[in-house]
Amino acid sequence: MSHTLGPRQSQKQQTRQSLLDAGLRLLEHQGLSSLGLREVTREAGLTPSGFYRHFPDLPAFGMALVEESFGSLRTMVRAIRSEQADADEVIDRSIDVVARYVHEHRARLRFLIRERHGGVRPVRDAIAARIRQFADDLADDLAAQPQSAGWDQADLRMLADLYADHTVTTVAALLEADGDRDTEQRIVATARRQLRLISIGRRHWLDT
Amino acid sequence: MSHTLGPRQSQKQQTRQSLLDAGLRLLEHQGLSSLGLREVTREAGLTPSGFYRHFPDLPAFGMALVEESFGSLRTMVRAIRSEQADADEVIDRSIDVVARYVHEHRARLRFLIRERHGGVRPVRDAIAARIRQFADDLADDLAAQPQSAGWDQADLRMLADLYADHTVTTVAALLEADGDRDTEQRIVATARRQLRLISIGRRHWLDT
DNA sequence: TCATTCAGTGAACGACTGTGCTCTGAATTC
DNA sequence: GAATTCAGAGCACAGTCGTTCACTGAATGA
Repeated sequence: MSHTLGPRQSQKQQTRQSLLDAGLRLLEHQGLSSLGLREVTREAGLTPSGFYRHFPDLPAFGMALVEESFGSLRTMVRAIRSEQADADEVIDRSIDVVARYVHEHRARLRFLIRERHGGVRPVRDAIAARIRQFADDLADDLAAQPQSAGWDQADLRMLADLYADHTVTTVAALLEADGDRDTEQRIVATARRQLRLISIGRRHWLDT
Repeated sequence: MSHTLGPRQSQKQQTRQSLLDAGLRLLEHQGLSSLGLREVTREAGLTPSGFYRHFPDLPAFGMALVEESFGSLRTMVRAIRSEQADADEVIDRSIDVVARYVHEHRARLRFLIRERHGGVRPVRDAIAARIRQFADDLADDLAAQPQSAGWDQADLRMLADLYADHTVTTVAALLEADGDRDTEQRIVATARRQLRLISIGRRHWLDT
């Protein structure tokens, strides 16, 4: 399996990537359903017909963008999952991870947040499936924690959904801040306190 | 002010409304930025050029859709605001209001949820402003409740944001259920318990 | 070395778009 | 009742779109 791609294959992959990058660049300011094939190839600097060497049509291109976008986010998801305990310090670090990724992967996150409820059904479904997977994993992580003793499975899932949705909402809010540091700081501070309140609710959930 | 519109004015308003309705109908399955002028007039059953008698261009039409959509939602917002205490029964009734509105105003809510992070900046801003207003009002309501004694203003605002975001997330999830009663019931049940957990967190917020 | 593969080009097509213009006929105004 | 207004129809325009197809020339494999 140590096959180094020849110049032809590697050039092809590079062009494919430049199409995806061009797409994400354009999608920062518009919806996927209004993205044109010619528009993408123009931005990527190749001929309209060249597009078909890489994707059968635009819907397939959209799905490829979902793959591409989630691909480079895997490390963020892992970082967040590994830190879901309820100590305040852990909350702070989780939010920091999110805030950092919003800066480093702005275009990808904007695309996912936008198309999560966007006009293209298969894309919506693919994004929903990934987020559900994230919440599933989170539920497992929570179940393994000592403070979850006595919790039934449905309630753990409920809590995992709350965490997952809160993360998504925070990402969306940070994107809407559009780089304004003050606004971002306000959002981060609010998100921290919200997570803290949720932690308190969690701690007293079984009190009756 | 008891002026009954003449047949001409009332006919005009009726046509305008049929344009808005046609737009919302089309937008259940696509994004605003891909909506065409001819497409709307075709759906509404009038000539493309007739469009200009009612709106200067498509962006203005989009903004009018935001107004239209929020207009008929005012009663929902009021119903939710008036019920934000933390008794379980009140939580149940709030969620019921939301679930009912998702059925009664599906097209309008879908439009708002979709375009909240959609590709048209002015529309996004207008929707954000309305939701912010909702959270502002909610913060005032919360401040007036006895259980908010000792809370500082920023934390009340934080809690109001959490409630508001949770409502939006729940609406979005219900829309994605696409009318499937079982899925809807699962979402409603989860949302209820999440609100309950938040209420518990609220009750113990000042414990230290 | 020579035949084959294939990523990318460039021209052409039919369909569709937003917008401007003139026209019509019913509601309005005097 | 005559003059005016104006919502909507109908047509024309220039431009863009997605897709097709024959092509070129460099990488590939025998």
